Amino acid sequence: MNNRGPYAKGRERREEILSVALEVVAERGCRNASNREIARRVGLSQAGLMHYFGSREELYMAVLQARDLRDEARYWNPTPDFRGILGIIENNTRVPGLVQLYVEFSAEASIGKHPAHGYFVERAAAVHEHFALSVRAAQDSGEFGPHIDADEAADLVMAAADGLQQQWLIDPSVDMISRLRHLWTALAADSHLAKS
Amino acid sequence: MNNRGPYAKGRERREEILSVALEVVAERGCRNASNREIARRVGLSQAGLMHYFGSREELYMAVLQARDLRDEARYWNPTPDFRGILGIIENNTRVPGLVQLYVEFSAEASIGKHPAHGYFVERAAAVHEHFALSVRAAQDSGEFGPHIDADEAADLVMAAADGLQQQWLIDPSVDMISRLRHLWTALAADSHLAKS
DNA sequence: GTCTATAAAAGGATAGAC
DNA sequence: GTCTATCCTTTTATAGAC
Repeated sequence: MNNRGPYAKGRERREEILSVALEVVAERGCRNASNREIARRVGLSQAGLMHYFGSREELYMAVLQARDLRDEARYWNPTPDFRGILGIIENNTRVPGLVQLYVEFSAEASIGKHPAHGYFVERAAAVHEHFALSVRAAQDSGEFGPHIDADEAADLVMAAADGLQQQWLIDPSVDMISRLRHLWTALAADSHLAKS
Repeated sequence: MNNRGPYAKGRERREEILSVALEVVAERGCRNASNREIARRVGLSQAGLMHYFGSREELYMAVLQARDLRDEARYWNPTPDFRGILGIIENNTRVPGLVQLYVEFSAEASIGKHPAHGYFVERAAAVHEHFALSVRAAQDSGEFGPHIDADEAADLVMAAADGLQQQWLIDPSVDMISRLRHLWTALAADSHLAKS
């Protein structure tokens, strides 16, 4: 990634927009955040904003995609594991706007015809893969036993992570990390038991 | 509950509105569902609709509150247990609009100043209590061992249930019931193990 | 209870100048 | 790239007649 070059200004502006969008979403929620307000805080007209992102949906998709890229580099490296999962969740507590956007916008986009629907379908598959790899890594290390379906466990951990973020938005005192740790150890215990 | 009386017509109308709202939300999502469209399908003007529910938020809260009342009678009876939890989730698969509304509207309402924020805070506490009672019932029956914090487990099951509904909205092939069963048995297994 | 009419605002998007 | 100007749509909500 270049920090300078012919397009450096444009890239900086783009990233400023992504970050300000998060601010506004954190304060007013995704439904009530307007492109006008985001543009205003960046010091741009609404039309100016549309130069960078052609639509409200593109803007929010770009915010989430940027997050995924950062997380991929920081937490799925060199290979997915449970520490990475915890790292992502813990980091999320520092960016409430991101969590708000993710939960609210993905819910909005679950309608089939929504412009971001495809994005969320693909993202779910990608996250699932990472989580399943994390489970398999734990099996390789012996933390998890053989009596578990990694894909099933991955869905469960994903669901819990998503649901905990929902709970945390409503009540920020929820301790997502400890809850997730608990789930992980319970799944580990279960995976050592032969099924009847 | 009376099915006739001086206000029977009004109550019927009210319930028709609640049901039509669900239809529209299922098709367009909660963000893009409009009071006008709901009113139109009921055969009412938008102003007519506002006679029953003073605002968009009140309408959606009423829908969810009606659901809670039905579920309370049907699935938490005579006392909360895991079967009830499964029953609710299984029933939800038959009303996608309700799930869409719940996920989307509760996310929108997590912002502190939202008119429905208080409702969701209280609801979360009530659901938590029901889930914790279910865990304790399982402890009494011996399905769960003593080595588990019922409140912690309740949060986890709640989170998984919410997260699974999120996943299910995006991909209806997700089997929420079997995933939830898996979580329950894993927690049960864990609860029989003494902690180090 | 229900309607018509309308307020009043806000939203997203586009055209065209600079 | 950025602005101004504007369009057009849609939304919720209210006032007042019937």
